[in-house]
Amino acid sequence: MVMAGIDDNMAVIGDWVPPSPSPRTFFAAISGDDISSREPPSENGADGLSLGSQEQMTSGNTEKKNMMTGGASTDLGPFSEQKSRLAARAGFNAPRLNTESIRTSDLSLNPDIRSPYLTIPPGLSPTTLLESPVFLSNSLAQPSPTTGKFSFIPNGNGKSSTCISEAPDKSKDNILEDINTSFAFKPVAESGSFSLGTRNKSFPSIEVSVQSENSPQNVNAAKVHSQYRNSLSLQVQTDFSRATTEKDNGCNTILADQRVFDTFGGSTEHSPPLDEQQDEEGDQRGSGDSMVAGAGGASSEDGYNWRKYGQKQVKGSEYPRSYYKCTHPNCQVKKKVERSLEGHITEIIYKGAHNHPKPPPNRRSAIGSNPLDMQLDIHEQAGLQSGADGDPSWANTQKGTAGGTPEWRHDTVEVTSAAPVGPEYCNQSSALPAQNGTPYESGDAVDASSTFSNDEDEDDQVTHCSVGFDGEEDESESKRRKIEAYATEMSGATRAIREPRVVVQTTSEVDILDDGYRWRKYGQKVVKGNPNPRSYYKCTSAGCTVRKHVERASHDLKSVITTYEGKHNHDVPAARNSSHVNSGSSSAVAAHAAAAGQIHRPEPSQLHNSMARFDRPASFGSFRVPGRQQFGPSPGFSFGMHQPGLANLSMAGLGPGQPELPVLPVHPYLAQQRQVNEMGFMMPKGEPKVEPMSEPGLNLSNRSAVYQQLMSRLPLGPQM
DNA sequence: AGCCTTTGACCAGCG
DNA sequence: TCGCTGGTCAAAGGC
Repeated sequence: MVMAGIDDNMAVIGDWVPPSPSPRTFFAAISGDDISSREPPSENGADGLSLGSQEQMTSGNTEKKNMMTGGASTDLGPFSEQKSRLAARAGFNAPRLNTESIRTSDLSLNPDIRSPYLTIPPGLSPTTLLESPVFLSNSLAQPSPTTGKFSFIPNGNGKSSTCISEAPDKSKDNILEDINTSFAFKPVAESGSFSLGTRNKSFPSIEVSVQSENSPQNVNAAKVHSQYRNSLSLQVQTDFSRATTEKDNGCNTILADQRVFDTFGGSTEHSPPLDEQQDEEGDQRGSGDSMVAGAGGASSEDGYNWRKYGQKQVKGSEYPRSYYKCTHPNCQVKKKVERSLEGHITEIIYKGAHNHPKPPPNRRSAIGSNPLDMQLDIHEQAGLQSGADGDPSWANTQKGTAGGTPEWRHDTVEVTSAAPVGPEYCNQSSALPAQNGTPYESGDAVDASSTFSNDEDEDDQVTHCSVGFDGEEDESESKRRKIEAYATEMSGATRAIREPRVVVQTTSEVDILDDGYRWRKYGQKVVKGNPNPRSYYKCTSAGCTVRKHVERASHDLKSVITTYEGKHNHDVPAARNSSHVNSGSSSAVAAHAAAAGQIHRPEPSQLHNSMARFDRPASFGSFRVPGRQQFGPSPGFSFGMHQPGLANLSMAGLGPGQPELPVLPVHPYLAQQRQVNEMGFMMPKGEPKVEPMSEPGLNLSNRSAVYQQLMSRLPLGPQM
C-alpha cells in the first residue's frame, strides 16, 4: 500500500543507479519481498524508487514528464494536476547539477552512473523517506545512507580513501545493491519532493523541496509515521550503536554513516540526523499535519530553532518565500521556505551547516541518560559537521547553480568542489563553511571540531574523520568519542548557564549603541518597573553570541542601562555606515589605554573574545554579583570604585550611590587583562554589575574625549 | 522577559 | 545609470 505510493511519486535520477534494470527488481532483491505483489503495475522508472542507469535517469525525466502530465505511468489520480504543479515547482524543476564524482566503487566504473540526484515528488519529505517501511525493514541488514551501511569507495581520482562501513569485501554488485537499499524509501503520502544531487565534482548537493498538500495520502503518511516511528528509532539506535562501537575496518563509521546519511537522505537539515528525525517525529506527534509542521517550520520542527527574518514574494513563485536563520548563536545556517497560501511548504532550501547539536527538545530530558541517545547525539554531532555543512552543498539548490545569489551559490561551489566522497567526505571540514562564512578550503584536513564550535576548546569528539577512515580508530576511540560527545553536550549546557551578564549604566545611549559592534535590534519591550522601553540587541557578527538590552533608567532618563550577555569571539567590525562610525574609536581608545599600560582594558574585540573571562582587576571599577561576593580585587572585574588605586577615578560627584554614570565609550566588557585572561578565569554564574559611577561634570559629548578624560585620571602603572 | 513574526524599507548584484 | 530582483534589516507588535 505504501509502496504503491512510491511508484507514483518517487523518481530517482542520478548516479546511484543500480545495475539492476528495474526498481522492482532491486526492491525485491533487497527486501526479499515480492514487491510486485504490493506494487501496482507501472511502466517505467517511475515505479517506486527508480535507481536506474543513465537511461533511467532519463526515464526519470520522463517520469517527470509523466508526472507533470499525468502520464500513464503515474497514477496521480485526482491529485495529479496539483502534484504536477508542485513537482514542477518543488523538485522536478531543479536543474540538473554537474555531478561527476559521487560514486561508489562501481559507480566510478560506470560512466552512466552520474548524478546522485534524487527527486522525490510531492508526497514525501526527508523525514518520511527515512521512515519508509522498506527502509525500516531492510536497513538493519542493508547498507543505506541512513543506516550508515552505505559504502563509499574511492572515487575516480583515487584521492578518496575507501570507506566501507560494512562488508568491505562485498562485491561491487553487492555494494550497489546496498546503495539501492539505501534508497528504498517508502512513499508517503504528502506531496513533496526531495532531491539530492551533486553540484560539483565530488560533493553531493541536495535540494530538498517538500510539499505538503492535503490529500488522503496524508492520512497514510500519518499512519506511516505512527506505525514506523518506533521501528525507525530502534533501528537507528541499533545501527548507530554498532557504528559507534564497531571497529569497522578503517572506516569511521560514525562519521561516514552520518555523512552518507546527511548526504543522501538526511542531510542535517532536510532530513535531519536520525536523532533529529526522531525529534521531528516527536514534534509531529503534537501537530496534526506532520509534514507541514516538520518540513519547514520556522522553529524546531526539524530539530533546530529558526528565526524568520524576512519574507519575500519572489518572481516566478506563486508563493511567498520566507527567510530563516538558525537561532543558535554560532550557527549561520539559513533556510528559505516557500509555502503555499495554505501554509504548506512547497520548497525548502538550506544553506550552511549547523555547527551545533540540535537544541535539546523538552522530551530529551536527561542528557546522556539513555546510552542510545548519546550515541545518537554523537552521530548527530557528526552530522552537524557534515550536514549542511557538510552539505552546504546540499543546501544548495537548484537555483543556486546558475542564478542564485552569490552567497548561496558560494556555498555550493565551495562545498561541492571540496569534498570528494569518502574520507574527505567524512571530513566535513572540507565542506563546512567556516564560522565567518568562509568555507574551509577543500581538502584541508581541518579538524572538523573546529567547525563544531569556534569559541570553545571543545575537543573533536565526533570528528577525527581521517582517523576513522584511516582505519586507525579503535574501540577505545569510539568510546572516547562517546564520552566526549557527552561531555560536549554537558559543557554546552553548562556554558549556557554560565553566560555572564554585565550591566553597564551610562548617561549616553549612543555610547552603548555605538560601541563599535554591529547590533541587530530584535525586540523592544516595556519591562515591569520601568516605563521606558527596553530594546533588545544581538551582535550581528557571525558566531557572536553577545546580546544586550538597553533601556533608560527609570530614575534618570539620562542614564542608560545596558546589559550585556553572551560570549564573544570576534573583532570589532569595520565601520560600515554612519551608525557605526565609532566602531574604531572605542577600540582605539581602549587600545590606547592598554598600550599605556595603565589599564588593561581590552579592546572590544578582546571583550567579545573573552567576555566570560575576567582578568585581574584593571582597577577601574568593580563588578558586583548580586548576592555574591564582590569580585573586586580578586581576579575579577575592575570597574568599581572601591579598588586600591581607584581614588583618582573618584571623580567629582562620583561615589557610591550616585545614580549617574560616566560614559565609558568602550565595549562594556572591559576590565579584563590579557594576562589574566589567560588564566582562563571563568566568571561564575551570576550577574556581575558595573557599579554606577558618575561624573556630573563630565562632558559626554565626545566619547573619546570623555574616555580619555577618564583614562587620564586613572592611576599609572599596574593596578591592583 | 525574551524571543519571534510581520512587513515595509533598504541594499547589493546583475543585466 | 537605471530598474529589477533577491536578500536582509529593523520597527513594531505578538506570543
